[in-house]
Amino acid sequence: MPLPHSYFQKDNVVALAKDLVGKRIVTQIEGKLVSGIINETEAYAGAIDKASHAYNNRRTLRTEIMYRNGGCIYVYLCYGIHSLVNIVTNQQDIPHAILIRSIVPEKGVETMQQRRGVQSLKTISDGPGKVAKALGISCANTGTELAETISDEALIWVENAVIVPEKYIEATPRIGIDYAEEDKDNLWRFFVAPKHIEMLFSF
DNA sequence: CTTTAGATCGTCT
DNA sequence: GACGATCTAAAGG
Repeated sequence: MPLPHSYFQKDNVVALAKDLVGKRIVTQIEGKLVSGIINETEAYAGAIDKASHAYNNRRTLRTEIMYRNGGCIYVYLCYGIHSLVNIVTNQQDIPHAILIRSIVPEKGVETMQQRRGVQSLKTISDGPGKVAKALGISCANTGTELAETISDEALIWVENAVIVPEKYIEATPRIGIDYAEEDKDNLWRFFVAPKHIEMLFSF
């Protein structure tokens, strides 16, 4: 069962980012079903967050998606090469988003290997650019609503999967945002340490 | 194992 | 015109 949009419309983006660790993300793109367990996320708190594209309520063509009601995805091109996938959260006009930084592959492993051009499951989706490519998500998908029911038309959705005890989720500053001044030290990156992944997600 | 350079282009100044 | 919410291959220890 997909999580409803109401799940993503809650107002604490940091708590939501932590809660997404252990959830399953599923895509049905190019006719291929692919899924993985989310094991690393980062919260981006919009107007008040210097690391966010929507800092100070900056509104451009690109960031407009983040101002939508929670439950769609924001995809953008990074370094001219990589698509990064975020889930938009909170209510309309509050541009919160959660970056999916890593997933543990489940279904559609062969499809992921073809899309990524690598075999090893350890490195196939352990980075935000890799996640997008493995799932088949590109910038063309920005603004796509998460499906709330599963059907042949459903493209992307998120489900409950693993309950991860709090003690296994670590929090650190976010990666690659040294420009964010006082916000660069916020402990808004959440992940399960590699040594616990196999035990929790039966890799 | 660690370090480093190069790729590559949409977005915003 | 500058710069990324990154990844990879290659080279050296």
